[in-house]
Amino acid sequence: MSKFQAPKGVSEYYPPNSQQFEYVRDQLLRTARLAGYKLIELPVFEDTEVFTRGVGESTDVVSKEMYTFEDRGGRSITLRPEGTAGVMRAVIEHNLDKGQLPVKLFYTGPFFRAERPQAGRYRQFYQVGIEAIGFNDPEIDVEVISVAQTAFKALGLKKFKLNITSLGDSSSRENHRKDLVKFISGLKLDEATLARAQINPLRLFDDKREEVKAAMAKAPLLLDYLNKESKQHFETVQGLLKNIGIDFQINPRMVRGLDYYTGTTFEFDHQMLGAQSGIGGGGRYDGLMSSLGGADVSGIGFGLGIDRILLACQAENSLPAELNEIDLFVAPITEAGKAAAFKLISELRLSGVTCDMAYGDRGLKGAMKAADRSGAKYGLVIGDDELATGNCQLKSMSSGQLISSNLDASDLLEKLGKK
RNA sequence: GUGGGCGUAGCUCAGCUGGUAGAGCACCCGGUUGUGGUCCGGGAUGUCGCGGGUUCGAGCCCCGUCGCUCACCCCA
Repeated sequence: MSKFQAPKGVSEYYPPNSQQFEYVRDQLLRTARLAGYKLIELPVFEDTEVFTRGVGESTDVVSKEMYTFEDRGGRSITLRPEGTAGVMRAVIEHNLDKGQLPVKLFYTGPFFRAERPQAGRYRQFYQVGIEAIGFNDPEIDVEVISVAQTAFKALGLKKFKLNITSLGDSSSRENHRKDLVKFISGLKLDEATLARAQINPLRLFDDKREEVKAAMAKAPLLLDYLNKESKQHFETVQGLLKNIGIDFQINPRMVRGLDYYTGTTFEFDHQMLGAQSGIGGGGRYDGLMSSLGGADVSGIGFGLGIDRILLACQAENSLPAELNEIDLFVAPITEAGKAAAFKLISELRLSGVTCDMAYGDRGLKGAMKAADRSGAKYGLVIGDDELATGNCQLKSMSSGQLISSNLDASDLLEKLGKK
């Protein structure tokens, strides 16, 4: 056992698993690009205040899960616990909202929360997210949801569900909160739970304990307090979702953990994961930009958890069996063969062929074994005969069939079907 | 922060009521002096997480400690 271990609770990916991780991330990014979103690449740390003001002081994320430290200039810095606040900081700073709207951005990378790790929950985890800024039409809500849905489908996932609700606008929430607080004050609950209710009474809807669920069964629902405008917006969203064939379930008890959400919010759950079954979620955040000092511009977005989506794909066995397959593996058997092999694979790589070769002096058998282990589609022996005649035999590693070819990059490209 | 489970070979794990370690897979060599997989033969590998205690004797029992893991809270 080595002396050093990775810090507690981080997810690490190395071959062969890292190929699956890479595939999942690339599919998610591809889906965002297909919908016209453009990359935004941001620092993994920000001024702490971006999160305390953006995400909200009362959230668990901010109050007890942030990696915060002082840098050498005495500034308070925090490793990003989520993506949206930082994106909004950049949008404001670079005036990205001053051009044509909506601004459509996607991002990916690691995020950090100092929580107790468990299955599907890590202290460093990976997300792909998108943000559509500057439009508050229901259409854009549906587009964001459908991008997530499309991404899951592209990965072959089936056993997931979409939950949606609406948090309404601030006046709807204010009215509901008054009644909810009154209702909760009539309940017999333990001190810790009441303390949570003080911070955000909505949290009690999310409690997994049966006694709390029972107590909350008759609690007033925010969905019943939506004013006309909010209600109309939410109904349009539902209609559009049905129209494009996206199944969903309205869940008025769904609670999101970040304070900036307003209006439409949603969550995707996967049925085959453990306690941490949320594979992605998001919603509208119409007050976030202004709370960070920007213009009063609305927005909506989501974050998808790559780690959890990978676990879901593995549970459903939905990933392709072969990933990053090697096209050609060269087995040189003499010194001259090695030199020729080097030259050949560098030429083929330039033409986009994935290729590798055997190193060392383990003989032909060893080199062929290496070809086999590499998972390559084709093998190619280069020895004195090949160099003398200029002919070689391309071998299909699956069927064993030998294909004659000239020993040059151009002819091999053709035989490999890469031309 | 709270609770449960688990730490034995590179990996997955077995190891009886205590008698100083094993399997499968993987790896290496050979059977095969120009073609891998299958098959056959051979081979290397362990401070049994760490520290202490009980015992003639501890992988196994007791105490402590560290780590991992699952769950609560919360979230991707």
